[in-house]
Amino acid sequence: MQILEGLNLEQEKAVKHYKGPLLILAGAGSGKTKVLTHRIAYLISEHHVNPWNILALTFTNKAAEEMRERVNRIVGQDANDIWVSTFHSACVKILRRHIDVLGYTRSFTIYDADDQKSLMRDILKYLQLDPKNWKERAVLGAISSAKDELIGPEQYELQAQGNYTKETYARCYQEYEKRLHDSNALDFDDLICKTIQLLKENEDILNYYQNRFRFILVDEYQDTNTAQFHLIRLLAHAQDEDGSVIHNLCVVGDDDQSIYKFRGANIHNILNFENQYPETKIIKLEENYRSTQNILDAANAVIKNNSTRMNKSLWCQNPKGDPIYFTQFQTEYEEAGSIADAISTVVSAGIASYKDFAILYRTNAQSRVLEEKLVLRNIPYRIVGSVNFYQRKEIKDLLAYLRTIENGMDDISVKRIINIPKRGIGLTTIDRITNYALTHGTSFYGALESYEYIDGIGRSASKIASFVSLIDSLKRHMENPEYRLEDLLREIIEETGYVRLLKEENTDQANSRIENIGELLSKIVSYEENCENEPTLSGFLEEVALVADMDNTDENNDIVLLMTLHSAKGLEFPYIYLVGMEDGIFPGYTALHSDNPEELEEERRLCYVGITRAMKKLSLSCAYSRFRNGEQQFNRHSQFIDEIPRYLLKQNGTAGASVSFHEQDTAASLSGGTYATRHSGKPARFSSGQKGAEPNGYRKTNGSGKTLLKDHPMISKGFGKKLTAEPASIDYTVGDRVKHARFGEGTVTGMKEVGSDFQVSVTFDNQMNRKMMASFAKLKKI
DNA sequence: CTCAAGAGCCTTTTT
DNA sequence: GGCTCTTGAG
Repeated sequence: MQILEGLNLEQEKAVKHYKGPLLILAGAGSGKTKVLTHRIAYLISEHHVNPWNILALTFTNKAAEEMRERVNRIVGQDANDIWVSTFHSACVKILRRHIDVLGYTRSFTIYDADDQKSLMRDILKYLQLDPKNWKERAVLGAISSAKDELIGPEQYELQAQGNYTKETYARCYQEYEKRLHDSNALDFDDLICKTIQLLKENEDILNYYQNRFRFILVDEYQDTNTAQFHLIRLLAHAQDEDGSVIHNLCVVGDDDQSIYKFRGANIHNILNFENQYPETKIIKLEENYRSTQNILDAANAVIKNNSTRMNKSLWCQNPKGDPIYFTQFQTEYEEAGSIADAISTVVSAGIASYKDFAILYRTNAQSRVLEEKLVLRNIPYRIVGSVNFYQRKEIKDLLAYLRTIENGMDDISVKRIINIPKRGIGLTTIDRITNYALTHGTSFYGALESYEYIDGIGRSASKIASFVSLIDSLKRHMENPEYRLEDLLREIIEETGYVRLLKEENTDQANSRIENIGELLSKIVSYEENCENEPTLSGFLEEVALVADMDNTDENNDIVLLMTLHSAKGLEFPYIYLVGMEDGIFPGYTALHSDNPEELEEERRLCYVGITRAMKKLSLSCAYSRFRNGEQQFNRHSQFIDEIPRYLLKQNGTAGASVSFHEQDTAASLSGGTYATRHSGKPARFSSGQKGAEPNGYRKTNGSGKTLLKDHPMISKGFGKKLTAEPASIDYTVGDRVKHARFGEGTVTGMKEVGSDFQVSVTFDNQMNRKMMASFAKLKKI
């Protein structure tokens, strides 16, 4: 039978398991996704479980997509009825149906970290707490942890008694909850908590979902927090045919890869799973199909220094492979340069392609030097994470307009855009409106609507009136079923003059913002086209709120990926560079000096995750000296290096495939980016005056030699009165070579008419594929 | 009300 | 070193 083909004994056991709780301890690279997908397939075709009775939960959209795709391949059409989704989007789906019983409306807004921060800033001001002593971040952190543990404001207050700090947090928490509710908004934690509340308080709804989700599977179980654990526990409670309660719950996880404790993940969920469900069957997957024996030996050696873990040890039938490479460089520039060289050499030798490489680091800040060196050598790359597309200012601004239209009670969004672009509505006016709203028990937008009754509004009155009429007219347009989301967004851009103003700025930054706006338009168009159900504004906003940057990791692009160790979880690459292996960097300073040994253990797990990403070759590196926060630091090599047995390490040797991994770049990195062919054997001498030796202008070249196409005919005609691009002025077509200000040269592979504009697909010479709106992309035929 | 210079910040963050 | 928020002068 096909479903069981190619599975090892343990995997097969896991796939065949039918009813009752199942805990699968799956080491890195042991084929857990395979087990999950095959298990779903097996349930459907062998046990004749209805697809709609299956719920599979993941943490990322990417994992969810991958799972759905793979299940699709095995079981075909039926797979569409399975709920495969992230915790958060599953909860949103449930909440969109039932949230009115909790006193919200179905068009609720989801607040992201930025919105939470603005909201908390307002609250601290309102409670007259000195911002010097009370930081939004800290308060929000406390609230988030409380929510993760399902502690509400009242309970928090009780627990806070006697502790002034906590008592203050409690007051903030209370106000925060009130304002979220008044704004008809939920934060990310709420998505889980409110779902739990909904299920707990409404037995009929709970029963419905319990019987609907007769089989539940959870991926990355080690990362669940207490709230998520409770959610799962509530749901996994179906009635069996004989009327008895049965927990058809299958969780897959690896305690050694638990790296989100700082975010509330509760490792006890996995460690105590069998206590929670005594009838649990445990299956361990320890055979690794990803890496060489040497890489696994290194990983095992490191992780065995942790005390609290379930006993598990990876093995494989793969050859020993290369040793683990370890190099200590003088500076981080040298480190980055050598890696770039190594990648370049391996790729031009035809041994591997760019997409086979990933460079991993502990903190986002470390990416810049690497980026510089890659740009210098024309290596295509992408930084994953750091700045999410939807977190960019221009995107958030436009989304705030959309959110205002969808949910007028969303004060944070209204306040965000009330004076963007500048309308001459200043702080004092905003304060007066805020006060009016507070004293009259209305929303901020509600107060705007009755601006004539607000004292001291004076000159701003007319400006407010025109803002309100703008929003009202947009809202009215939305009532027309012919009016598409794309039209709405275009009208917002046009009416506010957002793009026009950016165009006037005509700086690099403004132009890249214009481009991002074009991308947002593309996204809204593709949402309308690809949406399974009727496309709606709230649907779009929801989709946008629940995607992370990670999800855009396109495997078709042949580029090197740069990311943090956290982002790398779940991925694999033939060649891994693990940089900054220094005490103080990795393990990080705080963990290194903490009284709590668990923090160091979490760093070690992170190291384990990093090592086990590598399939063929793993290169570790560190630098004697490194700039951090503007000052020079000297770090010893990481203690994790010492934990790898000597015989596995090849020090200062070669990295990548037979490529010299040192020195030759020093000259280049210190001579202002001119790529000197000096490859003197001189060791890079370190002097403390080196800070001065790093030419100041050096960084500036990082703009990657942008030539801005200021006078593109498209743009000069484009935005003034009409936003509509004139197709006639597009002088290129499919097959033409074009040049883009940022991405360089490429070939047009597709053109699609979208409204009065064109969506152009381009494959750039570095193999990057991009879709962009013609009126925004400023492509020039060459 | 707006702009431009100064102060303060700085792990990791699947949603 | 670079980004964001605050503060003070016009």
